[in-house]
Amino acid sequence: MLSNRELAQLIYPSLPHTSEEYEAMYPERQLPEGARVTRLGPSPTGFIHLGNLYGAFVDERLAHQSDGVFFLRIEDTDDKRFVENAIETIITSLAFFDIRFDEGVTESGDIGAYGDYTQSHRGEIYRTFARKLLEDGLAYPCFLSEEEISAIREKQEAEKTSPGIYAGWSKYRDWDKDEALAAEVESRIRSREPFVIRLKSRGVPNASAEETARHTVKDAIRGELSVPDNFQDVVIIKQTGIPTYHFAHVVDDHLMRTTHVVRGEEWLPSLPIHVELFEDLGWELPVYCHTAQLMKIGEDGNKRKLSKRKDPELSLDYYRSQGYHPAAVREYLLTILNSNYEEWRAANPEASSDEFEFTTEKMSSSGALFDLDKLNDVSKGTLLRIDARELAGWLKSWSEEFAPEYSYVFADMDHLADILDLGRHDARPRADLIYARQIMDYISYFFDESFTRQDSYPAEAADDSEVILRRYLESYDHSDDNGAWFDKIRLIATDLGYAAKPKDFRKHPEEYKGHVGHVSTVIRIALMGRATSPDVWAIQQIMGEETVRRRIEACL
RNA sequence: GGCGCAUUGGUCAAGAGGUUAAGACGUCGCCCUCUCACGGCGGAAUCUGGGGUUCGAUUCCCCAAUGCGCUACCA
Repeated sequence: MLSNRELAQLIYPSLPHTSEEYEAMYPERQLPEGARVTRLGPSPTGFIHLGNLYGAFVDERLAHQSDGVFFLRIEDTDDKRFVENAIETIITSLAFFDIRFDEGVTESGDIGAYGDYTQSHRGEIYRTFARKLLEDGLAYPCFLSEEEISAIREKQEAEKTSPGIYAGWSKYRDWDKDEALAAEVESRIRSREPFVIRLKSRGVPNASAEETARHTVKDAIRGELSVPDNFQDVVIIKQTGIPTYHFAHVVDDHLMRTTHVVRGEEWLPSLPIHVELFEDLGWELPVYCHTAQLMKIGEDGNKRKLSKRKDPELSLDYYRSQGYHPAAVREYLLTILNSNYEEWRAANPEASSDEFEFTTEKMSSSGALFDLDKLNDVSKGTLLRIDARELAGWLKSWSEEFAPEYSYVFADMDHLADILDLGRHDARPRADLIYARQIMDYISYFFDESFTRQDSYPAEAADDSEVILRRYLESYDHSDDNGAWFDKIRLIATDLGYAAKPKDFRKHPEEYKGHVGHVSTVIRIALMGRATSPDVWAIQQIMGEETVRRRIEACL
C-alpha cells in the first residue's frame, strides 16, 4: 500500500518548488510596526457595485492609514464566470473613486514582490501546498462522481443529517485503511482519471453543541468570534487543478503576508474551514474583518433586500453616469462606514477625509440600507468644498464621457465657473449643486440652448406682468448694485399697489394686490423661466446686460 | 430543514444596568425685511416580542419572531 508521501508524489510528481522554498520566496514583509497589509480580491465578473467599494475603502484606509500595503489580487478561480475586460473595469472604476493600490495587478502587469497576483497563474503554488497536506495525511484524492454525491445528499436529507462529504460518508477518505481501495485509488490516479483533492477534516461530524470544539478568532469588526470545528471534507483542489476559494484564500493570504482580511459577512459560515486550513498548514491566522452587507429596499413591498447585481443604482457606473463626484460618494461611504465620521466632519469641515482616523471598531455589524437622500445631502456639502474652476473641469470631463449633448455648457469655462460659484462665497453659502445631471438642469437657464419657460406668473401679479416688465426694462441699469437694484423693484411694486414687505401683505391682504415677492417673481420668470432661483441681481451680473434685456423684451 | 449573523424613530445611528434614549438625513411648522437654497428655532417619530436575572433592563441571559446569509468541483 502507498504511503501518504508516495500518494502525494504520485499525484504531483513534478512541482518546481517545495513548500519551504515558497515560504522563503515570500518572507515576512519588512514594514513599520503596526502596518497593515490588506487586499482586494474581486472575481472578474465585470460588475462592481457600491458594496465592493464599501469593502475596498476599508482595505484602503486600513493599509494607508498605517503605512502598510494595499494590493489587488484577481480571484479568477471560477473559469465559468470570467468576463472579458472585467479586470480593466475593476481597476478604472476603483481608480475613479480614488482607490489606489500599492501592489498587485495593474493594467500594465504586476507590481510587487509577492506575486503572481492572479490566482489562475498560481496553480503550482496551490498544488505544492496541497501536496504538503497529502503528505501529512490531511487531504486525499476523491473520485466521487456528481451522481454519487447527489445520491449521498439525498440519503443525508432522508436521514435529516448534515449534507456534505465528511467522515462516515466519504468513501475515499479512508483509502489507506483498505487494501483494495488503496489499489483502486492508485490505479485510477495512474490512468489519469479526474479527481478532486479534499481536506481530510479532523473535526467530529455532527457533534453536539457541548462536544464541538471551538476556536476563538479575532474579528476587528465583530470582536472575538467563537468558531466551531469544521468537519466537512471540502474540496480544496478542483478537477481542473485549480483551487477553490477556501484554499486559495488561505495560501495566498499567508504567502502574500496579508495581515487583515476584509470581506463580506457571507464568509462567516465558512470561517471554520479556513481556521482548520490555517492550522493544518501551521500558519498564523490573519485578523478578519467581516463587513455587514449594504442593502436596499426591494420594489416588492418595503422589505430589506440584498444589494443584488441587478439593481442599477447600486452599480458604480450609475453614480459615474449620473455625475456624482467621487469625493461625494467617498464622503457618503465614510459616513456609513464609521459612525463617528459625521461628527468628525462637522468639527473639521475643511480637512481631507484621509485625515480622519478610521477604525474597524466603529463599524456596524448590521447591514445598512442605502440612502439616496443622505448621499445627496452629503454631496451638496462636498461639492461646496471644491473650487468652482476645478468643478467646471470635472463637469466637462463627465460630459465628454456620459453626456456630450451638454457640450455648449463648456464653451466658456470662465463663464461656467462664475455660474457654479453663484452664492457659494456668501456668509451662508448656497448648497444646491448635487450631481452633474442635476447641475446641468439647475444652470440650464444661463444658456440659450437650454433656456425654457417652465413656470407661469404668480396669480397675484399675472395681470400686471407686462407693466412690471416694461417698467423694469425702462429703469434697468446694469451697473446698479444689489441694493439700488432692489430699491427699484420695490418702487415698481408700491407704485402698482403691492406691499413692499411680504409681512405687510400678510397682515393686511385686503390692502394690496400682492407683495414685492410676487413682482420679483414675474421678473424671475421672464429671465430664468422659473419661479425659483438664486439672487436675480447676481444672476444678471453673470448673464450680462444683453441677455437680460433680450429675455425681458421677449415677454412683452 | 440545518447552521451562522443581525434587530434603537421612515433611513443612518450614539448610548449606558438607573439618561428628558444624542446627533445626522428625511418629514412637518415657524423665522431669516423677493422666490429658492443656506442658516436658525421648534414639532412628530425609536429601544421587535415573551420570559428570566435584578430594587431597577432598551442595556445581561434564554426563547421566539423577523431580516439577511451560508448549506457547490461560485466567489
